[in-house]
Amino acid sequence: MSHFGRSGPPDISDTYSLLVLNITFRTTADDLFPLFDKYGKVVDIFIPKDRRTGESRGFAFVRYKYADEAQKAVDRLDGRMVDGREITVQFAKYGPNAERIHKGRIIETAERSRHRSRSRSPRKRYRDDYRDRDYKRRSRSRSYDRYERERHRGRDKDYRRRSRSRSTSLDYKGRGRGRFDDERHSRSRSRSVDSRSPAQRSPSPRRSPSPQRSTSPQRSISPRKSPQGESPANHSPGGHSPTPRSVSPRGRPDASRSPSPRNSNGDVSNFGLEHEVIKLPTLQ
DNA sequence: GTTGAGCGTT
Repeated sequence: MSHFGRSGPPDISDTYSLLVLNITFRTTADDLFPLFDKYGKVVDIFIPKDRRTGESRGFAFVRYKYADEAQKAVDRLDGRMVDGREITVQFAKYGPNAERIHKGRIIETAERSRHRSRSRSPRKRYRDDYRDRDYKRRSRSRSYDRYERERHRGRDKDYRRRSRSRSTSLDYKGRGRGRFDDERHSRSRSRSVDSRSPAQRSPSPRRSPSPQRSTSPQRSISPRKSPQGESPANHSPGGHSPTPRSVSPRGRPDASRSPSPRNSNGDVSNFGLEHEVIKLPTLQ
């Protein structure tokens, strides 16, 4: 949208787009127009706005008809003080439809760029990109711990699994591109998750009252996914203690094996087997 | 009235 009275992008065929960064959130196209028009014919000015709040997102696109004029505007206006902030003016790199742009001029059509994005840069969809950018920006500027936690989360499988099961991420997406509210929600939510994690994470209090029974629910869960139960047992740190005992007898014999006399004969294996056989029914 | 290191609208 521009204050030129047109809706949607005008003829972008022969225009040169400048990206104007760091403008105030209050700055409008009307404010920018006289400034940029001084250096050439401005075809259009567009300031992306937040869909939810309708507020400016802090940058603008100024389209010039001629490249040299655009270049001049970059030279003159880059670093200029506007509304109390030093704006940055540079040639846009991406077009409105994600076309590749060189010096503000589109050098690739949308179709081509699509082809490219498929093979080279797996650019997410429109909305995702929107959200992603917003998210990134926020985390950087506002809270580092959030950013770090995000990274941590990527590593910690347990955390990811839990959050997914609780459909936290879904909520995120559903809420979409909220800005302030989103942040607030996410913060409070994350805190609640933190407070909850110890309770959920440590099954020990649950198991302590009835250790014998605890095996049965575990068994009911494990055969469902994988009868071997290897991967879940290894991945979950909480269920570490109960699993090796009942499921994988190998872990234990290791300890008993080293002291045992291996030199004597094959009886050793028998001995170990006996141990296993005995131990399994005892636990169950 | 609110944020800030980034690339796009009916």
